[in-house]
Amino acid sequence: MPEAESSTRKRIVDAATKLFYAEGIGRVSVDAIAEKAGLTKRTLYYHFKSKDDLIAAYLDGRDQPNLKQMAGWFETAEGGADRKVEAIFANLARVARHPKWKGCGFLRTAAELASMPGHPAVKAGSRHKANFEKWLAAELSAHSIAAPHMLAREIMLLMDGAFSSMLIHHNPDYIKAAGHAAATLVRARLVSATIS
Amino acid sequence: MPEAESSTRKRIVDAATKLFYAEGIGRVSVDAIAEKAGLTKRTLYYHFKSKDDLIAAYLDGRDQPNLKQMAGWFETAEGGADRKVEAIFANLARVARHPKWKGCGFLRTAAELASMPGHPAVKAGSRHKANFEKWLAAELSAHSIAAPHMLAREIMLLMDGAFSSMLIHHNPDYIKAAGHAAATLVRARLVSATIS
DNA sequence: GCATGTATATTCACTAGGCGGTATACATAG
DNA sequence: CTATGTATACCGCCTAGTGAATATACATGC
Repeated sequence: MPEAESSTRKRIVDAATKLFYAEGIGRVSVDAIAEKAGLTKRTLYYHFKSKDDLIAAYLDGRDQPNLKQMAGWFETAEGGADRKVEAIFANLARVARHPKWKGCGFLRTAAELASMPGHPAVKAGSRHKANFEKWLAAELSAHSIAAPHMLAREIMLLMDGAFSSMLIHHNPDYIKAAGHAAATLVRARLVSATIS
Repeated sequence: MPEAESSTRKRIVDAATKLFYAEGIGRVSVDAIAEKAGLTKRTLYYHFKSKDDLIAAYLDGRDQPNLKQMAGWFETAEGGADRKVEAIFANLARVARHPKWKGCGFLRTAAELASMPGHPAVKAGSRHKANFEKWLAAELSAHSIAAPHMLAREIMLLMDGAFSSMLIHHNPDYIKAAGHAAATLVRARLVSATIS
């Protein structure tokens, strides 16, 4: 019954997503995921060949939803590209206040798996960050901003720094500072575009 | 024998430092640390009341050495503050190529312990990052740069972003891009200082 | 229409080993 | 004789992963 995707498989990934993000991959047992999904561990191992596979599926499933959230914040914001970029950080600072917020799942997983650089979950994270950078560069380019790829990378660096600083200090001011710096960088490129 | 600090205790922390940084705190057992230190687990538990205590001791012990390394890179570099800041990133990009490099231990620990925000090791990381920010602001101030605290924070955000991006992409170009952006931000403040 | 075969999907019970932490004993030094 | 430090051996629990049986669905042969 290849009905789009086995609903059992989806239930497992959904349960894994909640637990892995909330607790970290090393602190969540396969038993706990099976229980949360309402089935036995043996069934889980019928759909995934190992825990590592499930970790990778968790991150692969977060790529598009995360990008869509960023894009939504960007598009909804009023004003020029600088205001739109700053809006992403402002929304990030808002949601990061929620007690369930635990940083960027991609970065946290890469940190946990630092001793396994070829792990499929780390690769999934690398792809996601590259997708974000690419999407942002395209948006900046559409707003007639100079050197959009370089600028997109700088903004992404500020954003990952904001994720990390928020996680270690638990203070949204760091995210706002990153947003302010990002907006300044955008305006600087706007100027040079106007000059040329 | 209170000889400065019990050499046994130091041996334990040294072993823990190597293993925690190389593998991540969740992947290292207390047994493994005891074996690496050349003693039994019971002796380890005589000196530390829990694994969590040992994790905190590991990060507390990295604060000053890490700061000294950054300061050394900054002071050794020739040129103005912009070149000195960029030199920190250039050195970071260099050491990050080494296969034993596994990112920033403070950030990785905060990522692993995201579900325990009050953990003493996370607090140790917060203190270290604050110390770095403070040191850098003082250096920038000594170089007659405007708004040194804000700038120091922006540079720290770029640095934490560089740590994270390097960990997920394994490509030092991200660290260099962060260094370039940081140097640009420094030069922008130099200009406004000259104007006023 | 009904038996049979086969692939998918699921459960219960289990293994072998690793985990953080501890009870107890023994050595050594002041 | 007491405090500090170290060792052997152990506990109860949790871990990722598995073997064997079972249930369901659906196609085929007759």
